[in-house]
Amino acid sequence: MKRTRLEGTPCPVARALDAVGDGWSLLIVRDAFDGLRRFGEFQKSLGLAKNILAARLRLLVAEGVLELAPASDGSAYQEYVLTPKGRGLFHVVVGLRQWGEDHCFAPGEERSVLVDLSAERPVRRLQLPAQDGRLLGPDDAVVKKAPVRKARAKR
Amino acid sequence: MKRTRLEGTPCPVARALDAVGDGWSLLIVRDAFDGLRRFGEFQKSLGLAKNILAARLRLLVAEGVLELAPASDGSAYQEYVLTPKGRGLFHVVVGLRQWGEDHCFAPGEERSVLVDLSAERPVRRLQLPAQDGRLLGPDDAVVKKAPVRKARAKR
DNA sequence: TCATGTGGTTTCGTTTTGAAACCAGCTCAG
DNA sequence: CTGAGCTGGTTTCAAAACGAAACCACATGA
Repeated sequence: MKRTRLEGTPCPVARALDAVGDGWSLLIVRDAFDGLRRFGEFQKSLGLAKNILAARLRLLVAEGVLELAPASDGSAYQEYVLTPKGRGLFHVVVGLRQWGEDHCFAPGEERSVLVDLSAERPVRRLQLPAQDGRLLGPDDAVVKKAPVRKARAKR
Repeated sequence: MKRTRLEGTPCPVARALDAVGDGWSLLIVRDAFDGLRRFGEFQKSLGLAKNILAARLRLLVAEGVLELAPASDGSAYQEYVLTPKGRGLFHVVVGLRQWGEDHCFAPGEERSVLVDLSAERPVRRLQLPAQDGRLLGPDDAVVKKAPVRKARAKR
């Protein structure tokens, strides 16, 4: 059977994972944040088979996460660049990074680090503020089911 | 061939995705945040085949994201509960949720929403602060390679 | 005690992944 | 302008993962 798709779900998490939840996609996006743009750059960085990379890039373009642009170096080739939708994944990638730092390294093991470009110092932790500014953790928030919205009750 | 594993990489994002990047895992974690604990609850919520669910749960337990606990209702069954490592995925799940809200719904389409439990109001956006408190976006931060560690700096 | 619910495992067909070979269009040295 | 090598793929084929359904053991509860 085909890979299960969760198109109808009202859960934004499921929809997000449906779009970019296949493991390679977010790594491609991570590399795109790091400035990679060309097919060959992604392939070298990720070390995955070219057919898979081609399929993933096609998918990400179809999703609107990446878009094809003429090469910036004047050659006749093309580049894959993040769209605004793709750049929106920034916090997701950072979240994965911070979790990986916390839980996936042996003590003392070397790792790359995310630094604030203008100050050259590491960034702080992601924060989830409530309306009043308090920072929320896993036990402070719950998902509320989608309100069964009648026609145009927005606002 | 085997599914490619990125064990040696110094990139925390890759390690994180290696652990929970298979699509179902983060949905299971999402459901665990929502209070689901039993095999049958996950299966009903996600609608995936039982063999797949069993394999994923085994994996997540092996990774230390979930752990088995005796059922809280006194029966002889067991429950899957988030470990601290698993709860650490909170910001990742929230990040996916907010991205999904922003980019994966048609305007006006109903969606579930994450609310601050104590105030019953929706949470704000995730934020990534720099050391000085400024909030950083995709263009304000850059990954710095792991420091090349000399010979026996391994402690 | 026997029917049912829970939490799986097994089996088997389909889909996806991955490696390698292949190939077409571009680029560049000569 | 020409041929060698690069870039960015596609094709082919085997191995692995996924998914549905059947099966099964133990717990529960009427």
